[in-house]
Amino acid sequence: MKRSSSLHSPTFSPLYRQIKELIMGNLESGEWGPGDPIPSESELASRFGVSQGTVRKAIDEMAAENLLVRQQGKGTFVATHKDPGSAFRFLRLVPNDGVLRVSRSIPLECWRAKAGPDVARTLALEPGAPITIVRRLLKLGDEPVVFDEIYLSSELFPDLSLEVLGTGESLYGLFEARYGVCMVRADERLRAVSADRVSADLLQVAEGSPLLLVERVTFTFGQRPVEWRRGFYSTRNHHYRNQLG
Amino acid sequence: MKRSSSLHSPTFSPLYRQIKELIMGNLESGEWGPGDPIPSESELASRFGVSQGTVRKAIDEMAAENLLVRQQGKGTFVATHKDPGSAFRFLRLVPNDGVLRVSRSIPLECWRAKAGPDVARTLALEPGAPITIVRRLLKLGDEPVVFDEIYLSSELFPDLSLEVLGTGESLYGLFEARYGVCMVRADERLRAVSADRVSADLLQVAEGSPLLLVERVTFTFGQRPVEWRRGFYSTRNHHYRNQLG
DNA sequence: TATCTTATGTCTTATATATGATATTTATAA
DNA sequence: TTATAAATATCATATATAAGACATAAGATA
Repeated sequence: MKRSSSLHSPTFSPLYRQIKELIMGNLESGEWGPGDPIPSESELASRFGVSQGTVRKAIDEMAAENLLVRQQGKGTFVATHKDPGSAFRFLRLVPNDGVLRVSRSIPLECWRAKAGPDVARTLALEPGAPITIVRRLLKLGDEPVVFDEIYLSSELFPDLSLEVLGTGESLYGLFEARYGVCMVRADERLRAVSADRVSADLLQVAEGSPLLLVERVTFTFGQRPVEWRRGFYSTRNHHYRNQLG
Repeated sequence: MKRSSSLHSPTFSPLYRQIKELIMGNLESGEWGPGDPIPSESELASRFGVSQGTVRKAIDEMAAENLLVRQQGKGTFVATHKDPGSAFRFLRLVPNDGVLRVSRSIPLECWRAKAGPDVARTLALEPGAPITIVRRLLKLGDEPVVFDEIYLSSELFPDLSLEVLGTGESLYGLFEARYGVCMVRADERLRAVSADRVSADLLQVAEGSPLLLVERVTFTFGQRPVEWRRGFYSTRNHHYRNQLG
């Protein structure tokens, strides 16, 4: 293993980061799928021709980014949305009273369309490319709290349909299991808006009442955008929780 | 340096974390103030009787939490809100068009009161303890975008007044410089609400139009809550940005 | 059979050492 | 005096080594 550029070069990246990229490559290619254990640190060290400590530092960073999960005495595993612990990693909505409730995803509609200019741009597709649009309702306990409209490339999620979506399972768990697309990072933009007729009915609030609009672009490995989502959150009995460090 | 409990004990914490706590102690006590350099890694190592690598790991964690800032070749410094880079670390509101604008804090009111049960609870004060309440408007460019109501312990911020607040400077920069209270972490709860008369007027929106309500509890070292804040955000031309990892 | 012990492989923590990069200070030379 | 060069202190990166902790599987014992 040699560094790919001079130490003085602006494109210099330290050895552990190059190792990280190699490991990332194996995740992207699907060689190590979600939930799988990756080889041991020393195994990777000898495979890449670096010391175990260097591999460790690479894995440390990836674990901090929730791409890998360390388990002492067992090994290091590729993060998965099927894991109950990280199943709702991206849902920041919590009930005001703090009481946990069962969550249920209720698919409402699912149809095909052609990407308009805005969808094409955010998903890095050609304008006019085939996309699939999903509408679904998320319930926490008995209360409907989120109405989502989700835009996906039909090429990545070929046979997506209401039947496939079923009822209940975590969406990202499904995407991962069925299409091998692992959601890794997301950018969200939050606004306060007035409920239109459709959202108001679904969320059982008065038309015109304030809702939290959450626009999310979700990325898989390599900063590749694969999902665009507009969610209307009812914040009557819930709130969006955020920690600033 | 010895570990404070057996390796098997549930309260076990590794050596580097104990060192971290010691360093934290020096920050809490104000021995090393914001902006100051802390002693070098090897200096700390010999002072605490551990190896330099252990100190490094402690500092690494604190740098990741934005408590310390490393600067290669210079030293490691206590993070400060005066630093232009991290001046608005806690403000997640960005304009939709992405164009940066100058921000200005405009204090409106500042008065004393006694802590009600809710304020007392969130700020860990005795009910009835003296508190100071500040109302201020935040402008980005010429547009008013945030109307804040801020609750502080009068004991911690003794002579806070409209004059002291002045105009323009970052609030947390002021708190740090004048009162030695360094804001380190914050928990936020977001909701969509309807603008009341006061907020609507100040933010130049129609009464009843949707606003983003951001409730924030801000902590200083040692998880100690020192500020409670309710902010009404206008999301007409701005949005609250969040990254999910 | 059921339970306990041991072995093994893994991650975790800790230490020591060395080289490189960067910013500052000091010494030297023009 | 000024400009350059060398020394120094710092963090950054990489390697090697070791002992501890944890989980599992295999074997030994009651």
